[in-house]
Amino acid sequence: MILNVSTIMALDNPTTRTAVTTADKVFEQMLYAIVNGNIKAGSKISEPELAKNYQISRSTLREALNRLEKCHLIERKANVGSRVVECSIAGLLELYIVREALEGMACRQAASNMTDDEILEMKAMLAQHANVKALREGVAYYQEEGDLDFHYKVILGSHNQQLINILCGQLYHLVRMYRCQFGMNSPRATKAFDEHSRIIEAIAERDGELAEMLMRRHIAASRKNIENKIAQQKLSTSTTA
Amino acid sequence: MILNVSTIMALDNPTTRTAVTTADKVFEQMLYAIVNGNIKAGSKISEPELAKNYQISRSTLREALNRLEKCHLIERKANVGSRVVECSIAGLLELYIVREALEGMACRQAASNMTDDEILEMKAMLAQHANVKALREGVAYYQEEGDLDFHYKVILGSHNQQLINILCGQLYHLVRMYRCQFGMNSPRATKAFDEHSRIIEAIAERDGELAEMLMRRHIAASRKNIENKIAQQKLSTSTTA
DNA sequence: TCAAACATTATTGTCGACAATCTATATTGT
DNA sequence: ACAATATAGATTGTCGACAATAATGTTTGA
Repeated sequence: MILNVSTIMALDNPTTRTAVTTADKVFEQMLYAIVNGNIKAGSKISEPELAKNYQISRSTLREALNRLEKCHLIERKANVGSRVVECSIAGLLELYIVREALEGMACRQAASNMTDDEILEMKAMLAQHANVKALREGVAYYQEEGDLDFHYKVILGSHNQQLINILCGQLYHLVRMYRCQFGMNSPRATKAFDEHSRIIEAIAERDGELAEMLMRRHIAASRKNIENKIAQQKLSTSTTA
Repeated sequence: MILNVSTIMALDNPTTRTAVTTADKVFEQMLYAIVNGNIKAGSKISEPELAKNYQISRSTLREALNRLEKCHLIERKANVGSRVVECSIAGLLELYIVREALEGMACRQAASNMTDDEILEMKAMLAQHANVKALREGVAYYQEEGDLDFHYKVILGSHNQQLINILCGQLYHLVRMYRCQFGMNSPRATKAFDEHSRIIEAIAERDGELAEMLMRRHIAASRKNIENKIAQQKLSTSTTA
């Protein structure tokens, strides 16, 4: 399996220390497998079977399952077992609502708390994205990577440990899972780039109120884009049927 | 130990099923102990010692510790051990920032998604708080309970499972811990009551935008109140010293 | 006397086995 | 034939012991 930039980035952040224990390694492997759909969404998890597959004890596997549960990637019921979470449209929209609130606030905090160096770094990153974009116009792949990179930097820039933990430590794995499951290749690539630019501008000008508003609109636009897509799909299927 | 309304409420919500397994029970006991300060903040957790105290195996204890970690009440380092989280002023303010974002959004969603029955229920609850308030003017205790009740109802009213999980399942235990540790007996009791009334009004009128704004101001006011207190304390200590 | 390397101790991570609980099939009675 | 019960199977929760890692104290050398 080839690990692209985003998957590596998602793990190589301050909230995630490098895996030292075997439970950590198994956790990461299962994380990839679930996010990429190798372990299907909604499927039941058999502890004895998986323990055999990874050649570890059930105790160690359960330790890994506990971490997956912390990321909201699996759900456990007492005396029944674990299931991989389902990826429903409703769940996706709920996730966008949470992101709009949290990342909006993170953006406001970033405008206050980011160092000048961090802001310069973000500007450099954006310029690099612009180059990549010019090279591969229309190919959304790199833009997607860039999108995740961008959001990550903003969140870290908030310097709010609670925000960082919730967003980077837990929710973003779910976000990536949804992106893979629904195969979203951002048709908003060019628009998103412009929106990113304006957000960084607001942060650079230390205008927290504006920065929050722009970030919320940025995420809300993505959500509405999805809602429209869904509405169109429903429309087309109902007319063809 | 007497369990007051808020502690019971905090556990008896849709996100927390009744404890069936022994690990669940130990988790709840430790939860109370940490929140109430019986297990001191910042203290190291000895697995063998605690296992002996609760008369359970280390495996079971570790299961309980995993749940505590999910609530951000303890922190684990590989091959080192677990520590109860420290309650710093900075951490408290960070928590308020997160709450402002999430509960604000929950309030907006509640304005859209609450049923008419739920709204009536909230109004009834508020009326009851008004009675209690009249009976015990100046005694902040019941108002505090009412405050938690109120916020809980709003969050559940959002009908957003992600929001409910994060706020009710994880963050609120931390909130309660901070309240106990810093002994906050809400000097804003009467003000808070009026703010609650206006928020419910906005929800009843299905005005999500206003509801979010009011909730954010409500929480931000609490935060600033604390910031002022801290500032005064610093001032007084610096002048007396 | 101090610093560094070593040895010892204690704690955490991992393992395999047993007990308690749930699920599914088969049986029995109406 | 259908429903309810009972039984068999599998799965999860819990336990105690061992291995690996970190922290402590001791010894040795300069």
